[in-house]
Formats: sequence, C-alpha cells, structure tokens
Amino acid sequence: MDKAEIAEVLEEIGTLLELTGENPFKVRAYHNGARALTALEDDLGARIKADTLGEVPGLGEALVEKITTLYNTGKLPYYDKLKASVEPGLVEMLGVPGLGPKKIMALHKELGVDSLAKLAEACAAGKVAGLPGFGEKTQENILTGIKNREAYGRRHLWWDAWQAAAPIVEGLKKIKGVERVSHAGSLRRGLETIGDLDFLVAAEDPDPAMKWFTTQPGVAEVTGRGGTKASVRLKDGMQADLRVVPLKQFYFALHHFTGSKDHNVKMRSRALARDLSLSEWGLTKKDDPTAGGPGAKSVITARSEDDIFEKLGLHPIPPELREGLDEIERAEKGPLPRLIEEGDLRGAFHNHTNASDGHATLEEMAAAADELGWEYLGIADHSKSSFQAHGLSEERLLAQVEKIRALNASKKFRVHLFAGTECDILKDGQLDYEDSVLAQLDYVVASVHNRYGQGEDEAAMTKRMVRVLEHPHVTMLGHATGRLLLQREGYAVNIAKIIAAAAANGKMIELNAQPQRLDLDWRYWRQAADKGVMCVINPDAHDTAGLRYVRLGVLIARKGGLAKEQVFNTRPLAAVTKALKKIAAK
DNA sequence: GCCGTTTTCGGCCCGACTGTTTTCAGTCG
Repeated sequence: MDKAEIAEVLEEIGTLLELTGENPFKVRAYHNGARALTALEDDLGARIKADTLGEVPGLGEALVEKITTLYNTGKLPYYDKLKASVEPGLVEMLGVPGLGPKKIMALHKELGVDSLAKLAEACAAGKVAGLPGFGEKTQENILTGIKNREAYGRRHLWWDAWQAAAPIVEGLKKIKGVERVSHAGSLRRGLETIGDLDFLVAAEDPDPAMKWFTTQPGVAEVTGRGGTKASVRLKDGMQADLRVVPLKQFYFALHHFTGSKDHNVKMRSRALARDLSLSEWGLTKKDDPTAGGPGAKSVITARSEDDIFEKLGLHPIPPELREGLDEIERAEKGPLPRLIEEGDLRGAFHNHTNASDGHATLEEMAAAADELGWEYLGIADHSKSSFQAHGLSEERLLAQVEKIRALNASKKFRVHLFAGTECDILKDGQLDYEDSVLAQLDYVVASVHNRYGQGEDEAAMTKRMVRVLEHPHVTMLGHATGRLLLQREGYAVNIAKIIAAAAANGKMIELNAQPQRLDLDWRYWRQAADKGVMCVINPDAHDTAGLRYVRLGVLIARKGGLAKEQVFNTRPLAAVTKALKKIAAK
C-alpha cells in the first residue's frame, strides 16, 4: 500500500473509532497521523527501512506499527475487525448536520437505525423525538438535514464560491460604521473546493451589517441570527455565515475564522506553552478570567494577523499555508519564502481559440491579453486526435503559426504571441504530430485526453507520461492527473515519478488554473519545486474571460508554497523567449 | 494514541450555539 492509501485507512479508523465512542483524543491522534503521513515528503519505504518513521511528529509507536504493517502487507487486522464492528450506514449519518457520534449511537442502540433511509423513516414515524436527549426540534432538523444533504450538501468550486462571495464583501464594505471586512474560512485559504462562506466585519454597532447580510437579494433563507452572528442559505444553495466583532478583536477573529481548524489547534497549544490563551477574542494570560469574552484583556493589540504570529514567536504565515501541516514549525525556524503574487504574472501558455474548441478568435484573445497588461500570450489549440474538440490538422496548425507570426510582425497588439499546441499524448507515449511539425512551434504543452483503458493501470499511465517528458520537443506537461473536481478523480499516476522525470529532462509542469482542474494539485508543488521543476500557471482559457482564471492559479500556487522565481510565466518576455528556444534546441 | 524547558502520567484548543434541559451535553467550526 502506498502513502496515500495508508493515510486513508488511518483517516477511516479515526472516523470508525469516533462512532464507537472512543476517547476523542485517540480519534484525533488517528486523523493527525493521517495528515502527518500525507504531508511526509520522504519516501515511506525508506523511512520504514531506516526505522525513522517514529521521528515524524504525530506518529508514535502504535501508529508506526500499523503503518508498517499496511505498507508491507496491504492489510491490517485491527482495521478489518473495527470496520466489521460498525454498520456502514452509521458513517453516512455523520454527514447529517447536528448528528455526531453520541446521537448516532443512541439512535442505533434504541431504534436499531443503521442507514439514512431508516433514520428518515424513524423521524417520520415520530420515534426519534421520544428518545432522551432528543426532542421534536431535533427530529425535524434531522429530517431537513437529510433532505438538504442531497440538494445543498455539496461542496463548491473555489471560483463559484468567490463569485458568490465577492459581491457580499463589497456590499458589507458600503455599510455605514463598518471598519473592516474580510472573507475567511477555506475561501480565504484558497482550498480548491469550499463548504460554506465565512465573512467577518469589524463594527461597533453590529446591527446594520447583520441586517444587510440577512436581507440582501441573494438570500433564500435565514437559518440563524443572534446578536453578532448570522447564517443564511443563498439562492444557489451555498451556506454563508457572518460574524461582527469590535475593531480591537478583528484580527484575532480573522485568524480564528480563517482556520484551518488544525492550524488553530496548533496555534493554541503553542500559546498555552507560553502561559497564554488564544481565542477569537484575543491573546490573554492563561488564567485570565476575562478570557473568552468581550472583556478579554489581550496581552497585545493586534493591528494585523502578523502581530499574533509575532507574539507567539513565529514569522508571518499567509492564510493559504494555514492547513496545520508543517507551517508553524517552518515559521518558527525562519521567515517563510515570499509567495508569488497576482501582479507577478506576465503571460500564460495554455489557451485555446475558436480554431479548436475555444469561443474567441485569435485576435480577441490577443486583445484580452492586452487588456490584462500581459507581455505574452501562448496559443495552444488541441491537436488532431482530439477530434471532438476540433483538433487542428498539421495544415491548420501551420496556418495558425503563420497567422501568429504575421500578427506579431504587424504590431497590432502590444502582447507578443507564442505559437504552440496542446498536443495529445497518445497511447504509447508518442505525440500527436510529427517532430518536423513540432519543430516549427515555439513550445508544446503535452496532455493526456484519452485513457485508452489505462484508467486503472497506474504503471502504464506513468510510463506513458514519463516517456513524453523525455521527448525533446515537449516544453511542459498539461493537467497532470486529468481530474475534474467534484466530478471525476484523476487517472492513477505516480506523481513522484512524473516530477522526477520532469526534473531529469528539464521540463515544466503546468498548474492548470481552470476552476475544475487546479491540476497539478497544490499538495505536490513543494516537492516539485524542491526538485527544481519549474511551474507554469496556465488558465486553459477557452474564451477571453477564461484568461482571468490565472488569479486562482496564483492562489493555488501560493497554497503550494511557490515563490515568484519558481513560476515560469513571471519572467519577462526576453527571458521566456530565450528559455523556450533553449528547451526546443535540446 | 501522542507527548514532555514544570510532566513517562495526565493532560490533550476554545468558544458559540442548539435543544434539551433546570445546569448541561452534544455538535460545530
């Protein structure tokens, strides 16, 4: 079993233990262990061989033993036994809001409920309300919870969440008396998918912001409203929460509501070790009775989140890195690298026109790039095998190249156009055009669009992609796993081997910024950058508006810990031109 | 189950909210 599969098992053990009513700290130890394993960059096999797995924080004697067993045999009797002892339907019930392990076990014991269907039945029959600790209201909430789970329980793409959130941030800013506004939560951390939207406002009088938030046009239903906190369901099904705090509390609250939960847990442990207590109200002395309330006597005035980090002996940690991985340990040792910023980008390479499956002409795309202030724009339409996307024949491709050269010569646009292709990677790792054709292009994005029945075979797919990375004309690898978020898993492929092959052959890997792709995943970019692989943020634009996806690409690159220098398309035109020529000449 | 510049045992982040209670357990983020 590999690292990811083992982490999944640990994760599941944690969930199962939760349902059996185990000590919550033991439960957390398994979830922590799963995360520690996922974040581990070294080769797991080597660690096990060298007997150094126990040095990883979060992995103790018991977990090391279980991980080792899973690695060597692919099985774990403890896990099998545990799994057999818990009804599978109970795990599903954890997804119903308001239901946790205690309530689920009570329902199971008293009413024999072991699936969502039986739970709904029991509620409809009024049996749930009679249980101790339950009541009419709980029963009703469970029923709506089950119903809403289907319709609104889904996660949302970051881009869609941002489209919904941006007008709310703007609206809140205009309210009289509002001193600060920010989005928070996973949206601010740049997670690829978002559960619900979190907003934070600083104002002395919470009422105007609360009123606007609960009555704005996008609201379908107000699901909760207290003095300083309101929850609404938006018309598109997204859940949104607003919290209003006094200004002096704002940055503590912003840090708190940005999370992640795991990051917060670590930060608070760190505060405790310094005889301090951290909460959304402030940073107080550990035994201060004012802690945890509006009168909290904070030991510092926070004028930014950085002040909080500083007081706890840390260099600033950008929101994108706050996943509770190793960011706190790193920020203790020294300043984190300055992450890439939106303004650093000077162009992009993977873009389509209406010659293949795009919706805009070459000129329209060039004009849009001009408007964005880009120095260069790469055109990479589909190759001939992608006939469903009107892939270009050799003749059409070469005609497009000529047109691009002519447009550049005409100086009609400020932006320099590069002529490329998004070339299909064929079954055996061959490319879709002859070398003589590829040689006439400025660059080649190589992408898999057809699995040829290799969906299950990781080794074959990896070999196919490694082979293409050895091809002299290939510049960069397109969407490395082919995943479509919330829709389909990527193909099974050994990313470590892909990264190694890219490094060995001086090839780049694309960070495809299309909201549904965000591929290669942010979790691999530090590993890639450490091996010297250059990242290219590409919007995979199919129309002029699509060019703006690079904004999300930058956010994901930040989340992956990338600095400006590690992203190819932050370089100026002259440097890019030179580098492309060098790769082509190899 | 993990972990240790007070500890190898006894802690383990913190507060809000809800619905059930009459002082609090469970859930959530």
